[in-house]
Amino acid sequence: MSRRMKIDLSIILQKATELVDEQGLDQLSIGVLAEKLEIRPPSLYNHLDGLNELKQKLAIQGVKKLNEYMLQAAVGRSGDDAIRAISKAYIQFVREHPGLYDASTRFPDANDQELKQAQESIVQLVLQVLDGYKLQEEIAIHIVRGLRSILHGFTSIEQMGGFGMPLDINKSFAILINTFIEGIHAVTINEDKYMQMHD
Amino acid sequence: MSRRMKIDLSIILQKATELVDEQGLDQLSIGVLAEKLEIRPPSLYNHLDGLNELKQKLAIQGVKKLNEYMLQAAVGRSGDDAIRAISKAYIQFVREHPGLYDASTRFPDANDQELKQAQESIVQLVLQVLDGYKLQEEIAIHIVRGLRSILHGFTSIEQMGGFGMPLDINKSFAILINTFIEGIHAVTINEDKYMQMHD
DNA sequence: TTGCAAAAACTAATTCGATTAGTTAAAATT
DNA sequence: AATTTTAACTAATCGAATTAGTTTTTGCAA
Repeated sequence: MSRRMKIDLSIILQKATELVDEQGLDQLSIGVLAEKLEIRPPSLYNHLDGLNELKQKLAIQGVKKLNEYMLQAAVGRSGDDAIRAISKAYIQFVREHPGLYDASTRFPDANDQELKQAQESIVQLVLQVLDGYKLQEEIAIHIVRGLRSILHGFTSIEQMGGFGMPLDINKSFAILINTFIEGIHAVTINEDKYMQMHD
Repeated sequence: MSRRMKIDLSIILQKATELVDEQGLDQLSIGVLAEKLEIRPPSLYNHLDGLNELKQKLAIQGVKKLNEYMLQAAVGRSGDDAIRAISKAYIQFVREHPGLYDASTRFPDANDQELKQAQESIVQLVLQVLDGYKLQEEIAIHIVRGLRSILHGFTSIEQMGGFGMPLDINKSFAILINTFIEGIHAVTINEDKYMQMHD
């Protein structure tokens, strides 16, 4: 950072993103971020309200970027193919931006409208992808929840180093997605059974 | 806490568990825990090395307790029935002990032997449950990873309040587990296809 | 029972990070 | 050129974790 290069919110977010992706979300502090930007910690308060606001903005950025990845992957595809593509995009995003992804799942304020809207966009995207299966609306939403659980669960466990055994992780992922797709087919074939399902 | 009741590590962990389950893992601090125990913060250092060690011990307790829940659920069952049972036990544990579960996924030291062993126990339990399907060892491990992803993903998203739409969450869970079970059946029928699967 | 060693509490002090207050320098606008 | 705004700074405060050093309590053995 040369001294004349003026700092604004987007630069701050960019540096913060680098920081969390390289060092982990828990290493993000006003102090280290200020150091990266070559300013004193209090100077950051001219741009944002504090650490919590920064984390909130990171979360929003993360969700939006994840949405972009998935959207890119989905264009021009449909059906099983589209599901595989958005799933791959999801895991790719988390691998490239582990800290940002983490931020997007651990935010200070869950009621933030901008955040909620960004999250909703992803749900809508997946619903669109599922449109081709001609499922009942309710069933489609259950399926979205299922896919989201799979994607979040798998990537989170991978990030925390939770898959201990020495066995190809990408293969595990491919199998998981494909078994889930089989599951969707089973649902389309026997939708009523699933409509009546309960614990 | 009456004053004569001596504090030991198990009491500390018990109180810490109550605290995180009620207030969330991030609210756990030496200060509030000491207050709950009616001692001064530094006194806790007579029993443990600091906040990180406490969190590590909570993580271990959490994994062990989760294992117990799943084990209880699994006894006397097999096949699809057993998978449904351990899945239900998993989500039940997370709902009853959200903070402890959180602790068991965000620990200071991933290399801790006791922690690793406790985690491994759960993997072994699920592998045992899958034994009845007569899958190849490798495939079985991929399936374990898949189920773990589903369970961790679903419960995490539920805990973070991530399922926005007003639609029965238990039904979503039941459908998810059952579609996954359908997937396992598909794998047993066509194991070779899945063995060769890749991204 | 008394006396002492160990355990477990305490107070006081340090450190570190976030934040606030108040000030100054730089830059952009009139 | 004067003024207003922006964005930096220093100094100070606050809160939480931790360390050092001391005292109290407790359990056990002479």
